[in-house]
Amino acid sequence: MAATIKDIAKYTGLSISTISKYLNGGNVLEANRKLIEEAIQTFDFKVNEMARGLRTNRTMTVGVLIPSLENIFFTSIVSNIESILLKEGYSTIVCDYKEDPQLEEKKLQFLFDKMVDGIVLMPLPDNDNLVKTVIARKTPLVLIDRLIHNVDCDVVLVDNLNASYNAVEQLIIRGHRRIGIIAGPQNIYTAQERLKGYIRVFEDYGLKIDPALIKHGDYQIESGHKLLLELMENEKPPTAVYVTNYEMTIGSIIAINENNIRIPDDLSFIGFDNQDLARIVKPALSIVVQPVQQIGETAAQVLLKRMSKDQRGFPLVTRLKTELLIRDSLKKVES
Amino acid sequence: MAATIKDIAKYTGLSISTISKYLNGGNVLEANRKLIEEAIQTFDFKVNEMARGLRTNRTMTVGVLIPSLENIFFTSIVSNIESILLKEGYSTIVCDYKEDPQLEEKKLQFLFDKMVDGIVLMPLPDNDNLVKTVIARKTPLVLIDRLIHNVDCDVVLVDNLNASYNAVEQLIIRGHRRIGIIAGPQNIYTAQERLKGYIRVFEDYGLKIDPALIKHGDYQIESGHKLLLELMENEKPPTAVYVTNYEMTIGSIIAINENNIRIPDDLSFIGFDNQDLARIVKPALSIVVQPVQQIGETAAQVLLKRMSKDQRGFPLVTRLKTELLIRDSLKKVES
DNA sequence: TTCGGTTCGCGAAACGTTTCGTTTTTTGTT
DNA sequence: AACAAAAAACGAAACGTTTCGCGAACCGAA
Repeated sequence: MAATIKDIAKYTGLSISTISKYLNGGNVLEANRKLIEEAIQTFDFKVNEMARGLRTNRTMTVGVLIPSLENIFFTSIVSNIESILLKEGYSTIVCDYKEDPQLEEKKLQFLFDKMVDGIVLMPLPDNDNLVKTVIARKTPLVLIDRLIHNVDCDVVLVDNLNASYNAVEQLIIRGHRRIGIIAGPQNIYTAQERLKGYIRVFEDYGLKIDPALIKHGDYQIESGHKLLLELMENEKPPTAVYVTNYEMTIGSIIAINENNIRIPDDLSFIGFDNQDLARIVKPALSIVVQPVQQIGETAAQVLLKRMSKDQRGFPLVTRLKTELLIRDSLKKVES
Repeated sequence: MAATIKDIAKYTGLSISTISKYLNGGNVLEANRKLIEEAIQTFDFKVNEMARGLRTNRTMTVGVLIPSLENIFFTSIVSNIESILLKEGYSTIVCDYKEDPQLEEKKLQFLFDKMVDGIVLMPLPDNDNLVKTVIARKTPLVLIDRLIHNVDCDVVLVDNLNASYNAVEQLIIRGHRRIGIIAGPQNIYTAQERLKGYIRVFEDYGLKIDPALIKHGDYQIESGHKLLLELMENEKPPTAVYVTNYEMTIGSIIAINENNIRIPDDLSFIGFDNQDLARIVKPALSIVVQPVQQIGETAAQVLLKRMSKDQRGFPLVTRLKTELLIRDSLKKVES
């Protein structure tokens, strides 16, 4: 059905190997080049990637494995990775493991069985061994968003610690001392970092932290809602709150509005991740914006580099900066 | 490096073709079967899908093409499709086309170049020709969520019309007559259907529709926010509002809370898609819930059927029912 | 025991490429 | 015009499977 190299050879009167050479960027007589291109046009010839892969042991396929496909932050990154890789002719197999370590392993195995040329992984914590076995298999691997300790591996991170530091610092500068934080699950790397930033800035300013103002949620809308209310029910409620992911920011906003908490008069507020929210909510929210596009692009580029056998600079740790959008949700208080 | 059929043959003393037969479910002597399985174990043998594909013209890969990877409704469906297909050994290449018709065509072409065995597509409107060309190529295709007219094709839909009908009917039953709707873009199939349901139930009850209460948004948070406020600024504001997707529901909720509109006293409210929201918002929201899991599973199953050359019942139109969760956001009024 | 019918196993060709060593053509120099 | 060197084209083998037609082995019935 579909045209093969043979058809092109026949049409042009050249040999199969010459066509192959052309296809792979080799030199060919000008006249022949034109002829070949003409043939490719008329037959609408496409290289059969499977035949090629059989010879070369490359599939032109990369696997992307993320914790969940139901989280916009993750899928936006995937979207960007995919765009870049597609330009280079790679297809992207996207899998999620629904935050389940067993599934993470299974899906990773699946990707190996499919002989992907490279893998982008957003790993679970406590699964160092898994990552180690991947590395042992020599398949290029780029981690994103979450760091695994004691393992040499290319990784693209966000500087979550300083993201928090800067956000909370802005609150401190404005005189706030009782600052609540709605942090993420304790075993997740990004959540740990975001909390560390909060703690460090307090230390740097020589201020004391009230443990009652630190709340751990599960990164879902519902816990944002619940924890914000818990914070406000404190006998000495915070004058400012910093929420550390998108879903919990939505939850918090809903709680705030429901309870007629006035921003920024009753409470100064800094949220996370989504510019839309910042625009909509009145008064405009201040938020920490992650460089989603850059994360995806960087991960894709590092992976491409490794897949082309370029090992320079290994392991490459890219730490991207967040942006702090200051809007109208912050107020000065006397401290 | 990796073990091949040859290694298994050597180990067992059988011929390559016998091993192949076993691998493809053929009959083999009990003793040999055990021997082969033992060999496969010890070598950790995996069929080379590329070699197999070269012979059989199958890639064991399906393409899923959706408008955007940044929409939870879409990606949840993808997640479910992927789970089912993976069980059957298929990998899923997920692409999005960022709501851009040009890109839709390009990515579809890309999937063809990758010789996927099947495609799940959530198409743009006004692109009937694209779908027709896909069908002409004989690659199994399942459409989801959006119908294309004048084209015979398997499709998995949600009964959006009756979803709206039932939702709005509940409002009418409770005495509401001025019911606002925040509908989607006019050229999107699901949006049209959801609006039709609204219109039909008014007709069936012999009520008149006030065009000022019909607002068209773009399915984004921001337009939900804006349009809800527009509705309420009407000189005769609605007593109830029905919002037709997730993002706009969030936007509306934020607007409602910001403006201290009391639900259900000032306004009865029915939203769309997300159970989380229903739980969080006080009072609990009534919402239309789409059967996301079923959509994905059904699409995957129909596609599997077609990929195994089973053409029974073509074209299969599956129309799934939504669920209407009635909670505390509805109030009776005298009409 | 023999024979027909099944079941199982085998060998070889084929799928569409790439690659490598060799041959042919082109180019440049004298 | 002749020759060497460089460039281009060629032919064949190989990648790891499936498939198909045959032959071998086995079974039960007569």
